[in-house]
Amino acid sequence: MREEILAYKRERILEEAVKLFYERGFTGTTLDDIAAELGVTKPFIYTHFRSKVELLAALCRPTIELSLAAVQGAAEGPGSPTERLHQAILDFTNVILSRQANIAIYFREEKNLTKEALDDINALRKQFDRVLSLLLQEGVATGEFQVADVDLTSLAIGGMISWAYTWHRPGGRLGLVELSERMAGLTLQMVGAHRIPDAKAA
Amino acid sequence: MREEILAYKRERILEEAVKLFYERGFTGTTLDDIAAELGVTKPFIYTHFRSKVELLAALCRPTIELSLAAVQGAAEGPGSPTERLHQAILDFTNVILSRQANIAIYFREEKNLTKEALDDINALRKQFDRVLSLLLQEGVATGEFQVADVDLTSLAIGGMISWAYTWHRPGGRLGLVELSERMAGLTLQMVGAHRIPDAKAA
DNA sequence: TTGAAAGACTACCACCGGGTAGCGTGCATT
DNA sequence: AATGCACGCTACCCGGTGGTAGTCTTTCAA
Repeated sequence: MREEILAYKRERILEEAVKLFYERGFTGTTLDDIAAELGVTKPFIYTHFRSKVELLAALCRPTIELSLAAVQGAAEGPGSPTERLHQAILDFTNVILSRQANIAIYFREEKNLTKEALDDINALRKQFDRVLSLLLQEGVATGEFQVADVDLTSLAIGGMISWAYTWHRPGGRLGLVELSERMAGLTLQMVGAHRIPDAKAA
Repeated sequence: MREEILAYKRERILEEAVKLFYERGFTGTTLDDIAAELGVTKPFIYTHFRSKVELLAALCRPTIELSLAAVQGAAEGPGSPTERLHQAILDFTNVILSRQANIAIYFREEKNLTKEALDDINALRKQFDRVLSLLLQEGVATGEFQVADVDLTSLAIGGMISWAYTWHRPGGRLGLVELSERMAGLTLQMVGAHRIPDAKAA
């Protein structure tokens, strides 16, 4: 119970930090700003985080983990490579858009992370690319996909989706589900997958 | 002649600023750092730029202009929509990769620009998307492309290519021309363009 | 040879912001 | 009621950095 309250406070700090870092940038936001927004003072934050950059790492890493988990989960799931790629993009796009601020902060403020945190996250990203490449490779093997260079195509797909953090505005023309679905469609078309029956589309 | 020397000094300052901002980030780089790297002192920089953020704007804007010019030039050029899109991606990719550091700095440090500079650049980016959308629309009209949503596809393409600033390493597996060509290939496949004869490939 | 102006440097300031030491306060337990 | 402890706050420090004032040097024209 005491533990839960502690965790809740941590969460609230992160929440507000994400908001402000997103709007004003990492160096453009002071710890006093965050504290003020929370109705507390700076030392309060220091009882939960050792430093400002630790705060940054704490709001970046889990989001990258989620991205990896999305693609990995779908890749290891059931179905043909086409179906699994479809699902992977759906889930990945959802992570990117639902954690848009965290993603933006990570890519913008990468340089402010400690070397350790950066290496740590980079390992996750490497794995992300590997998983995606392997899935593409599978599809090539079954003849479902036509791609000349699976590694490059992984990067291209990853970029195309990740980039959505740049332009997506919640409440825009397309909702989260439509957007995910269309991105998946573009992806499948890019890898030369034939349109699948897809009997159970949402 | 005096003018040319002035312009050269400006150029050298920008060059070194790009290098350091790229490696250490905008706030992570001091004006003293830049001056030291040039073998001069801080006030020297101030005779050429009014402030640190003006320096930032001066190294971002021209690169975005180049990106727009690349796509616009190809879009207005001769040939079928397929050929023009092909050329547009080639040229755009070249800008992104040859100005990799500038692009990275722009996306990372956007928040540090003044509102005026930001609005200015955003107008260019809007135009970029519009030009690309129109080109796709043309291809759809001729039946060369199969895309359901030209605006979304423009964003997807723009993202896929821009993202290359993230992972491209000069001297990597693929050279600049191969990379551009493959990105163009992926793009055409994504828009459902049929492979073109392409008699005069480099 | 001299004077003046351009251009760059030395030296400095003022402020800001991350981080910390130590104090008060209220709640829970006895 | 007394006691102690968890918790958050006030107040402060100090280093770094953008930006500037005023001086020195070098060059060029008269």
